[in-house]
Amino acid sequence: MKPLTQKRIAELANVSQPTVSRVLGGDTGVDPAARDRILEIVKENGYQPHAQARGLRTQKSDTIGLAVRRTRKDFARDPFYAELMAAVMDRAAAHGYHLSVSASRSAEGERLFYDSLFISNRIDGLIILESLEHDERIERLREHDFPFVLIGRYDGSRDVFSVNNDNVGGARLATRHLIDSGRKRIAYISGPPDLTVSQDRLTGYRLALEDAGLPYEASMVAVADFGEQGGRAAARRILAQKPDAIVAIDDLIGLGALATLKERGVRVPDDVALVGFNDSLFCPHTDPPLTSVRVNVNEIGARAAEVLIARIEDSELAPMQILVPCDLMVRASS
Amino acid sequence: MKPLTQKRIAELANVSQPTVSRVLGGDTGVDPAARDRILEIVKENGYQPHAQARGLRTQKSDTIGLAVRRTRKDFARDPFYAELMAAVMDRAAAHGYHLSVSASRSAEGERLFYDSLFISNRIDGLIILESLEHDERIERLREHDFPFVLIGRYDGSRDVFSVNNDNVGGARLATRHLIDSGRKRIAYISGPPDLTVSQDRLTGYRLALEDAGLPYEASMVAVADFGEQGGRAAARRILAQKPDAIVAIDDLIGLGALATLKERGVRVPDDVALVGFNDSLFCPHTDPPLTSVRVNVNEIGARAAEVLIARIEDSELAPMQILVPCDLMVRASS
DNA sequence: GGTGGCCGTGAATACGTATTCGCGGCCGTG
DNA sequence: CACGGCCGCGAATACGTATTCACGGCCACC
Repeated sequence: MKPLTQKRIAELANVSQPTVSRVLGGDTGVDPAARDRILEIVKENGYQPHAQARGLRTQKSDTIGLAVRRTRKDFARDPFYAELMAAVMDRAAAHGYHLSVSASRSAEGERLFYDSLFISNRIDGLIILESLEHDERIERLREHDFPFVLIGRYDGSRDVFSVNNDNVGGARLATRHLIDSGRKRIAYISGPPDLTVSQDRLTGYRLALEDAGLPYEASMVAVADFGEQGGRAAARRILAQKPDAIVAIDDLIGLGALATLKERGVRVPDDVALVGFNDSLFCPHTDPPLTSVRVNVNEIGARAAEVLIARIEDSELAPMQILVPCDLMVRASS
Repeated sequence: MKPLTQKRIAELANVSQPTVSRVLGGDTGVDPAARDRILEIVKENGYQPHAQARGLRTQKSDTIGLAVRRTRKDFARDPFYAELMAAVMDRAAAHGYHLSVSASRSAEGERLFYDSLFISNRIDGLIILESLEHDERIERLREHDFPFVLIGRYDGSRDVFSVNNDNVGGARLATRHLIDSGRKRIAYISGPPDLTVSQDRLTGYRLALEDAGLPYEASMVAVADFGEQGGRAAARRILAQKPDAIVAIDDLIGLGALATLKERGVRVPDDVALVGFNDSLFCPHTDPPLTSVRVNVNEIGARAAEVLIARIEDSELAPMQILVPCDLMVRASS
């Protein structure tokens, strides 16, 4: 059983192949009788255009790519990727695009991702997760004027499409929430200061203090290594400043802080309120449940897909940098 | 900057386009001098074949599809999908295939999945997750002799490729483990009896008893609704039989049983040992940590990809039904 | 030295679609 | 009635690759 082609339909309907193409393309200016015959045949036999033939002609693939620069193991472990992918898939489908994914950190995988997708017309555009800071491949994408969107890259260059979590706003939101509930001495546990995430969230903390007319004191900021142990150590140091609230840059760090507070007999939230960041899975199950800033992964993915497709369909579209606001998940710890 | 084509290379190397194609295709029988010139140009300018043009000619896409019949929300929530996808991606990449994914439960999405992927030569084969019992679309795939593999479908038809978790073996493994550690009165909490999963796991339980020469008693089996509440209720009933161990068909049900045991002052594992199924994320964090049967998601995905590709590349390959064995994650509850 | 065979190569073609071009017929107008 | 313009449609072509076919040249063998 060979697939039904326009040529075959044309024979059946006693017209030429271009006429079939015109009817299927919604072109006007075709004899209604012929049009009906064609549509009838199509309906009867279920014609599907040959995607590759069409793509060859139109130089499109109606497919977007999602490239994750991660081990496939990381990919499987972190729910972030699944949620993001689901969102991208959703918006892509809504616009009639397919989704092709590729995760790899190996050199070979990278080559495959780049060569095989980019030039070969397999995809019309690409969403790139967690690219490196100075990435030669991205430079080449730009040189070739190939549509792409970066997610999770913080260098803030203005001539590239990007979608990012609003870390400044998130930390600001958390801090304001504490201020609004009457806290006065709000401490902050930061992460490694060379990371843009750390800097942005710290900025958000400062801005929230400014908003409320509260003083920013460097002594109220502790720097922690990532992980629970880092949180414990930082909390021990910051407790000397007698805070009545703590914002942690990350839930795991917050978890460590929580443990230390409990050890010291500090009541949460009565004596010290605590807020984390990322709304990790364990947050509802800590004791007390940890208030946390939720990254809007779904919207990040959706926006990335939307803007990528917009760029594909309008090559003149100017690059935009999109920030997606966070939500605050208020729980018992604050 | 127009893309480099074989035609262009041919001009640069003073040969004809077919010769370029021969060199790139690894064909022997080309003048070494010409071959070298061509390879030099390719190396210099980075030629990439136009995937659609090649596909049009070869009737291949070097892409496999993964179709999940789930809401995209479910998709994002359940780590199963991400892990499976990672495995499929890995094996696909190893064989030079790309991966195109599509998740949807809506009618429109289904149509897209089917029409747009299947006939249109966008993919060479398809992995289908959790198809319906009698699925017209799958019938059509079969009629058209289109390569596909089912995951998570238990009707056991012998003329279709399928990869499944070995539920019989998993339950047998869990039960044998309890027997080996000296338990004599082993109870079983089952799920809805119309599900094949329930039937298979119950079979595994019975087989393990037989293996050990222990009697199977219907009174030692309780049927539970899924979920923690179901587990609690079933555990209350089964405790009347004075078991010294319980196999639960599912971790959530096991979690419910655990709660009930603790309420009743039954010590776990001293008085009653407990084993769950699925190795859910929370298993290491229950009190005591719950021993559980781990479904080998990674291998299920890998096997599915491998067998699909084998089928794509050998249309004569006879359908196979693959069962992937489970692992037992022994923790303190047993 | 003539003929048969082999080897390297270019010309031609096919894959299925979308689009350009031009032709023939019809209608309307002067 | 003649002519110009428009409309519907088929012929031709392009997209880039892989493959078939046939041809010319060379060598070997009789």
